[in-house]
Amino acid sequence: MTTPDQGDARTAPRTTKGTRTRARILRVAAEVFAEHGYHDASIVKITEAADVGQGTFYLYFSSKQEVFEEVVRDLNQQVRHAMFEASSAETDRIAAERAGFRAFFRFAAQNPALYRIVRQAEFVAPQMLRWHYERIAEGYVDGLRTAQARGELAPIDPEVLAWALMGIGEIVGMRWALWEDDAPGAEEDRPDGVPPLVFEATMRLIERALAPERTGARVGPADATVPTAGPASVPATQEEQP
Amino acid sequence: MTTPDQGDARTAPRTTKGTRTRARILRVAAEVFAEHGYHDASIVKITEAADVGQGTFYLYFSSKQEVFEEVVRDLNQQVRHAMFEASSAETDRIAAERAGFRAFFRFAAQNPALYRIVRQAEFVAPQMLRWHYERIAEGYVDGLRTAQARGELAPIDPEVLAWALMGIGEIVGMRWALWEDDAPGAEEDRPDGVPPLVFEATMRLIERALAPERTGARVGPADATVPTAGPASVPATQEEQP
Amino acid sequence: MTTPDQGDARTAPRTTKGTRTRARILRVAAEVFAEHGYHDASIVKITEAADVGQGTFYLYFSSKQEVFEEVVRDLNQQVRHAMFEASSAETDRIAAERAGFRAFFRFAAQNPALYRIVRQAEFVAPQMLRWHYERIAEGYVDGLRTAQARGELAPIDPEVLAWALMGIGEIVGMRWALWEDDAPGAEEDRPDGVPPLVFEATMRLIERALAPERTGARVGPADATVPTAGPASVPATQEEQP
Amino acid sequence: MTTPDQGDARTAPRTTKGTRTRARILRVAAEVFAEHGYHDASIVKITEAADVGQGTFYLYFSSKQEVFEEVVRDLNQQVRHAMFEASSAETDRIAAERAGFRAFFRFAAQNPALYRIVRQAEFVAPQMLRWHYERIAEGYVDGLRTAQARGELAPIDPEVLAWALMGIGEIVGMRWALWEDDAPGAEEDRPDGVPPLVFEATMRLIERALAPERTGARVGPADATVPTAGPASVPATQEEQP
DNA sequence: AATGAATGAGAGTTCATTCAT
DNA sequence: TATGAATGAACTCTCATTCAT
Repeated sequence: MTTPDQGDARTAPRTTKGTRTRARILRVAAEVFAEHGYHDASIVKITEAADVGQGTFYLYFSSKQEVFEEVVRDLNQQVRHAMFEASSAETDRIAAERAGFRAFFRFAAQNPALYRIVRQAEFVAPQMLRWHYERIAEGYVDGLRTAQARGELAPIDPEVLAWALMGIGEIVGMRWALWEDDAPGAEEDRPDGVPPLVFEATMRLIERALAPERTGARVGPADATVPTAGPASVPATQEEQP
Repeated sequence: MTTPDQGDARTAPRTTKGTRTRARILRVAAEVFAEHGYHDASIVKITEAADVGQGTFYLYFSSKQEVFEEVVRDLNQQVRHAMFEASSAETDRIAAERAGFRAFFRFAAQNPALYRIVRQAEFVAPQMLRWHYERIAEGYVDGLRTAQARGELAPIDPEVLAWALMGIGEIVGMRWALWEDDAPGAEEDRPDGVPPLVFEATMRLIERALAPERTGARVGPADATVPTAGPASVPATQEEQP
Repeated sequence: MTTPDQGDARTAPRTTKGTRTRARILRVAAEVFAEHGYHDASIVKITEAADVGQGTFYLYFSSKQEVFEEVVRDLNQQVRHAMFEASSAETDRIAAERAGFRAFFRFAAQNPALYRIVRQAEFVAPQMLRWHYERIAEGYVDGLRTAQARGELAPIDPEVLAWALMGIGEIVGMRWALWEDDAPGAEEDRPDGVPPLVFEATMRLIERALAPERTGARVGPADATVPTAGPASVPATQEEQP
Repeated sequence: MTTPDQGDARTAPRTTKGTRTRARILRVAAEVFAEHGYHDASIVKITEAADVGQGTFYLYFSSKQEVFEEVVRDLNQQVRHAMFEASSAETDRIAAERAGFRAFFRFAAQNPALYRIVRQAEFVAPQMLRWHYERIAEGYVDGLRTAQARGELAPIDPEVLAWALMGIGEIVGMRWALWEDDAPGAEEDRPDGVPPLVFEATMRLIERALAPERTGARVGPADATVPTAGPASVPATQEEQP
């Protein structure tokens, strides 16, 4: 699945000044959406924070919804980049998982906007919500499939595996990276984004789930492949949107 | 954690007719919130759908926000009830998990409002969002702890375990119970709420993660308990809100 | 041609108070449209003049355009009523024409809004503009046809005749009833809406045009009937909209 | 009445290129006004259609209103030119009328903008509306007066006569030249701008109205001259605006 | 208990116009 | 000569809430 249509986007800025203004509005919009939520993030709030006139907003974005979608695209790109960077440096699967999860938790801890914004897509731009998750899953599935081929991974359908792991990251991150912001242990104490014990427990759980059959046993066709309705199993074209 | 404050709730209805009216508004409100989202679910839409005057709404609820919170409470109660009913009938932990997940997926498939409404709580009533998840986790943690005491479960911190499992259910349910609505296999083909292969793959993953150490070994204090910042570890008082 | 669709009109008021409020808004809207023109007649201006809140406007009209169309319908009904009343009292055709024109000019002199509003329909509600003229023409054609059958009228296609006469009334009225408002001779001096000499000249012109052939002569097929593309030749159902 | 003030017109272009740019904007503006109406014809629409920057517009016109007025002046000049050309070639009055009406209808059929733009002047530039009609009437009155002096015309006040004839042309043209655009008979079938039967009927009506008293009789001062409040009776200075 | 009329602040969006380049 | 970035007042319309009946 590629980036959804961008609709009636205004023409791109033609001068350097224009480019900077557009970028400033986009950045500020993400902050305002994260702080107030989509509906209470008025154009006035955004333009005031960006220190431009209201009309200037419409020079670069055709609507509030459009800027929201671009913000989601942006975040998606960032989080995927962070995870990809981290995990691709590792060689064995388990190490890659640790690195990937750590990267995700850290990103979540440092960008609370991730949760606060993506969640709102449900009603604001439903297709974006789905696109966001499927985009992350895509890249994941590939890695899992490769590891399975090498026998490094339990023979569980990689599609389900990818989504399940994403679910773990999502909720654990919400609970201990997002909500725990106000917690005692400050950021410097959490090199993994979440408290060390939580990180370790999470990883142990994942390692157990992913570990290939220890006793040679467990042969056979494992399980059939899950049929998917969407384009989720398309090979990931990581980083195509720089 | 107990039910959050209910604010300036209107006086309870005194007549049978009033009770019915209130119930009708509540039921309809859930539908309207699920269909349009909180912000686009106007009081007019709700009262028209409930076939009462606008003023009548304020006879029973003090604000739009209040009725939303009550809807969330209601859904939370329902989903916990469904899962509790199903899993408490089982004796061993793994069977209980299967039953619990199945119940959750089925509930999700039949009540899309669960996702569509709870997600919105993020900005509408943030404390409700947290309360909802913690409430579900609570009951879970108890069961896990007991199972661990009996050696039925791997010695992973039950708090983390509970949230991780919740995350799996959440995302897999979203992907295959909620989104797959438009999928080929109709409801009667999915006794588990999600396609059979997905259910089996999910359960296999969970079983592997939860299975106690096979090699007798693995003694000792396992891992320390994760410190929690919230009231999440309070023993569950299931069903206190009838 | 019947009244064009009324679109998404709000539900009619259900109480006496509501009925009065709606009527007040409608009356005031006509004044404001006449004074400022459609585009400069803001909802704020209308509601302030009607002494109601802005929201109240939308209780009874679904948009500015809708209230405009209703105003046009109203004016059309009034002017047709005035002309019909006056001319139907007369027996011979020429007398009826005098009475009809006099009624029209007087109406125009006393309701400058007629011109100022109808003209704007061109871009605001094009179908209303056409409907307005066709509606007036309709009634006219019938009367002419009857008079022709009785030999009271020159055998000119009544459809063309009707529109041509309407054109005369329109422009002469604009020139001497509308624009001459600021003229020396005040209203009491113009029992015909326009200055006496103008009225007489206009009528002499019309009488000459309509008079049947004086010399018995003039035989033959007169002229063929003009083909019309619209429903303009449908018999008038005068006054169906009281 | 001479051309109304032209306000704060920008300095005339000094280069050939500038002259062309200005002309292009003017031409395009007429099209855009005709298509969208004054209020919906934004400067952006005009400048985009003319393929110039927004700022360029203000190099040649000081405001939207100003360009509108110039467009009206232009149209007025064109329509008068067309009518003058046609009728001045004829010698007797009736032939001149036929030629003038034919020219007008043809112009209207080929320049729908005539109606669509002039009508809007009512609120945009009221003095222009009056000026437009008076300008056309002027030339007319002269011709009529001359014809009357020669006994070719019924002794009806020429001022009233001129406006009445203009009204006939206006409405018949609107009905059968403008609206009938979508009609069966295509343009090549209407050498007179309107369907032949309509043209003949209209002309017969006019001939009857204008024909001088057949019985030599008709003595006396005919009718007095209508007093006019405006400058409408000023002799026409045809074509002073090249 | 029930209603619908009334409100007005505030939302998103447009656009004629200015100005630095 | 030509441009496009920038503006902000003003627009239409919505909606949670109040209140008299």
